Amino acid sequence: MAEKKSDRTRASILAAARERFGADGYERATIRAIAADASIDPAMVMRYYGSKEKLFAAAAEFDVRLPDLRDVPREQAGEVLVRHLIERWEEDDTLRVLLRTAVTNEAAAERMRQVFVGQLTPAFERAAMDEPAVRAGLIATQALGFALCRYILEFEPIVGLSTDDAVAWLGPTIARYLTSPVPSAPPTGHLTRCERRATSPPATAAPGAT
Amino acid sequence: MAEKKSDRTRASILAAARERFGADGYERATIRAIAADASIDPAMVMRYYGSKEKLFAAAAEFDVRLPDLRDVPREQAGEVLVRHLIERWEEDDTLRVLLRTAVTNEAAAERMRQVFVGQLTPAFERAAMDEPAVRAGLIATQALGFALCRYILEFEPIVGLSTDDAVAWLGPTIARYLTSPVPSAPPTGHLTRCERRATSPPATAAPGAT
DNA sequence: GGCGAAAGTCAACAAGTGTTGGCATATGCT
DNA sequence: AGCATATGCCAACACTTGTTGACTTTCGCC
Repeated sequence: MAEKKSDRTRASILAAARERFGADGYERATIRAIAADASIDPAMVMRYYGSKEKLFAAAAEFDVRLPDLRDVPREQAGEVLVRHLIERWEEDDTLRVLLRTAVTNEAAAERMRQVFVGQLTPAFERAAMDEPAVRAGLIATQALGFALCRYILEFEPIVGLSTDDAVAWLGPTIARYLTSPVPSAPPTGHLTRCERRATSPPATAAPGAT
Repeated sequence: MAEKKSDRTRASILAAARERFGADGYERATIRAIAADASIDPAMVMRYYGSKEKLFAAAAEFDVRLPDLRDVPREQAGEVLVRHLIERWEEDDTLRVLLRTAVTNEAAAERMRQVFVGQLTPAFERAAMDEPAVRAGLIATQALGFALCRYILEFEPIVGLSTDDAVAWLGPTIARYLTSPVPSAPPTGHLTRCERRATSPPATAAPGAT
């Protein structure tokens, strides 16, 4: 066996850690509780991961694995992106760990920034969009807000949505953040930003209506 | 004078508590730190508020004070609502306290639900909308996601937006959640939404399944 | 003034935290 | 076999947490 015995407990510690961090957040997830979940002594956790912080760092390793948006036609890009994000969220609880912890833990917040701004922005740059950072940020607001309400705060109307419903509702929003021209207020600001909105970037149509 | 001396310290405790809870979250905000900020003894906090939980409950008292949407024409409702929410957020740090704590504290989460689902939904019912709860939930996702990225996670592109920029970007989103007819069909198929995740997204290869 | 209550201080408790070192056991190698 | 090493458990440490009770000061009022 190339598999050592320690690798199994190492992995079970990590699994228990993910669950606890995801359920309780960083501070309330204690080493002792994690160890108990893994049916092991707390000292083992230290032996394998050195400290609580390092254990957390290992448990919060994550990659969004974005699809290449150049491959899909522009009108579908929003929907494809939303579906990818939601499904990614559903399949990997690491994101929930990150979301729960990022609110009080600076390291987790930094990783969140790396993922949602640092990985999205260059993807939009490659697709030759203007203001890629702002668009990435806006999409992050909608995606993270959805996840927050669905998985963490558990707002009933949002928890009750099927994946397809969610995609149908959020798709046009993401699409607009992706493709809409920048609304009136200029970044340099030498124009009055009291300029009210020109109100409508291209009207958002019902999903699938193209 | 009807004003007792104790009221002042009582208030200063509350102010310090709000700041600490908002900056550190529930667990990391210690009674001792709060007391130090208010320049008093930790025992005073207990004397005045009984326990940490009760102090938190007092610090997280909040009301969104929604505008009556029946007063504004439908096309402007989204923008009015967004502007109100953002400004409300900017002026009162209680919301930040709630957001930071709701992620790990069940009592705070419950209050969040009361505010964002419990107060928004009836407002939409009064305005005679269909699916008021879902619309309220969706609006909460965008509003909370924006606040999360702007005030807690501090995504640079979002922090950099002016209030007017933010309203211009988010306005149409909220407006659509407010007024758009309920979307029904998944993108390229015409399946009912009772279909769970059995449906696979069209062109992009779906992993697993079968 | 004096007196009672309010306001504030101090030290301590009991419980829980991350973390450490010592000691037992199993495991693999020759 | 025997030995070295990996693996695991136990008890304890130093520290922080919320919370409590006894003690001292300050204040308002007769």
